[in-house]
Amino acid sequence: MSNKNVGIKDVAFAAGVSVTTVSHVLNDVSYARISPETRDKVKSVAEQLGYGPNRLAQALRTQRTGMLGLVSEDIATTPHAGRIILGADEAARARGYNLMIINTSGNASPESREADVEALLERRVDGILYATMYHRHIQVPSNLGGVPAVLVDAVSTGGSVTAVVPDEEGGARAAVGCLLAAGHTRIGFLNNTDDVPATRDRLRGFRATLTEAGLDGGAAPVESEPSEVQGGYEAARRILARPGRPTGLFCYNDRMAMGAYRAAAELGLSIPGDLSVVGFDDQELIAANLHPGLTTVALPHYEMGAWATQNLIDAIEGKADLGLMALRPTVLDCPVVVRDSVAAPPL
Amino acid sequence: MSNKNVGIKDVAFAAGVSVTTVSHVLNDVSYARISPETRDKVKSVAEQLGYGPNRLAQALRTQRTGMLGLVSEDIATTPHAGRIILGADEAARARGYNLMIINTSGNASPESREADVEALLERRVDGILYATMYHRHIQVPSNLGGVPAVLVDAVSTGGSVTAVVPDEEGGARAAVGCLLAAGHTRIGFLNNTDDVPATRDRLRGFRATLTEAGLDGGAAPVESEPSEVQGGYEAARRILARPGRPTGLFCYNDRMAMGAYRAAAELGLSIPGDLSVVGFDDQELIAANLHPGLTTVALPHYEMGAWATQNLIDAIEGKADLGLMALRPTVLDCPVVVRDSVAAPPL
DNA sequence: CTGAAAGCGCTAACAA
DNA sequence: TTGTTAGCGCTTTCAG
Repeated sequence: MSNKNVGIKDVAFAAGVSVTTVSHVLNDVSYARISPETRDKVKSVAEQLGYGPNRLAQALRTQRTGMLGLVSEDIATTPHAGRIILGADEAARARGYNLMIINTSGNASPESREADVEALLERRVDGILYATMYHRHIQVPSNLGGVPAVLVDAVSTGGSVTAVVPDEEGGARAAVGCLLAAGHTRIGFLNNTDDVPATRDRLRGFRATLTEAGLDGGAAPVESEPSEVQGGYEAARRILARPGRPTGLFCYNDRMAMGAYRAAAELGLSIPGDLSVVGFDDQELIAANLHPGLTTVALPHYEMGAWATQNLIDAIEGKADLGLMALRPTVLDCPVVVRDSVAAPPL
Repeated sequence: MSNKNVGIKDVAFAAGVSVTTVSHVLNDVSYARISPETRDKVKSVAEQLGYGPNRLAQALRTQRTGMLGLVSEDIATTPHAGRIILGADEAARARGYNLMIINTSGNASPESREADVEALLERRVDGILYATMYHRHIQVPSNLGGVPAVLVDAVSTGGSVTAVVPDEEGGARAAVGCLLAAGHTRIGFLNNTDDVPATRDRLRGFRATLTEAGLDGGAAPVESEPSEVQGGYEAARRILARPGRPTGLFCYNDRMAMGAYRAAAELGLSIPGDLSVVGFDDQELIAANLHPGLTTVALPHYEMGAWATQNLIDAIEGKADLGLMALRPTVLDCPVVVRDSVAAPPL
């Protein structure tokens, strides 16, 4: 247990050596030539006294805090933020860094965002992670350039900051591929109405995959609604009322899929017997708990947090050049999580 | 935008005054007598140069970092942690503090927990918040005593650390009260099987409320299963098969309630027409998205995070005595969130 | 009304 | 092989 009151000089005194010596042995300074006896002596004395370094003083002196700032949009409202934080925290601690977290609202003013970054800068964090709640384009705070920074789940409108985002199109391709593999040929898409990258990219992936499979992707049925349960329900009702009703449904997210489940139940369609459904997001609370379990596409939040952190630290330590990486966002895989909502189409 | 390269002495030089003067005006030191002109001069020069204080240096000198450590169990797995963090973050920033977050696993070893606290101590946080993922008793790390600390959603086995927890029994009372108010007299409880405070306290609240309403609380039907959807389903099947089938169900949590919904559907029982259901936890993803919306009891995670932070800061600033508060845990209200799953019992 | 100087705990030249 | 010392950027006592 580190005793806040004992410093390096107390150890030095107790061990009968100078502070330099103590500093050298405790930090394993390579060029220091110190006898093994002195080393042991110092170490044991430090241990006995319960010495713990004062990281503030170290940081002041070395100009390195070993702290990363994480500004995260809407930590509480989605479980996604938690996974980003977890990925970042684990990657950070693996390299000896810690995380300072600042929460910001998704609709905070530019000034307030700058103030958040400013707070981090005043504490001299070595780098900053800037995470958004869902994949989107953002105008980064102007003072973000003060230290190395990487965006998580967002790309900057200027395109000048290193960023890591999910492979939306790839995820959609995987989802549709799943349905195709099960033998479906009449596949519909329940899309979101928001103008965000996911909406466009998943649609593109949907159509392209069908076309590549020899189906008419351009003509495949798509219904759009707000990406909530209710929207999913309504879009599903519409799409299932079409002539040549789809036997497979790809949903923009798990909530819409949940709405599709209800629509199917009302229409007397069993899942997956009469209708196969694939979601997106892998919100476990929903996907794992629906009946039957929802096959869905996972967003790589943990991985994005970890990737961003590793590369941020590499940049801080001079092992990587963020400038180069900023050229285009890094895109991470969205793997399919197979549960029980996909089967062969009815005969 | 704060420029990392300009310090107090640059401001002093540019303004033609001493560093003392700069420090005094920038910190509004009460006893400093400085002419308004000098004040303005200093402020404008500081502004122009983009001066921002180096909080590390300040902290080293004042022995106050303005940082709070938050060690949180399983940040990612539940949305609950997010709400605690949010409550803590908002309370902290309102008082000029920031949060350092360390994630720990629910089943981490005592040593690893101590190491987490140690990391915070080395960074000289002014106080520590220790949050668990669900309400329980814990053995606090032995080095937690190094600074003021408060437990969130947990109480220490020794009972010596200030703690804030949800009012489990009160929440159960409110839930049952809700059912009683709708006219139900045959009310059942789907309980958890884990040996945790919530299991016992909710059961006690359940029975007591019935008894106080003139019903036989001791004989009221209770079925226990693991607190997941599947457990809820099974417990519901059993309880609904009993003679004198309950018309109202109080469920240990929202996931079990979700299982009860499925059981009801299978039995052809409509909610809330034939069966009223009340959950616990208010996991929005579930409660708000079930059909009909689930009336449930909210856990005060945000409030616990905020309460803990406010009192921690009070203690740090000498405005409160945590020792006194440690005598018994502070208990926060669990309010009912009314949705659409409760109605009068069938005739 | 303002300034000089000590010192928070540590690291790293440099000296011995 | 080890010690002396300057200084990281700031606050604060004490002296003008």
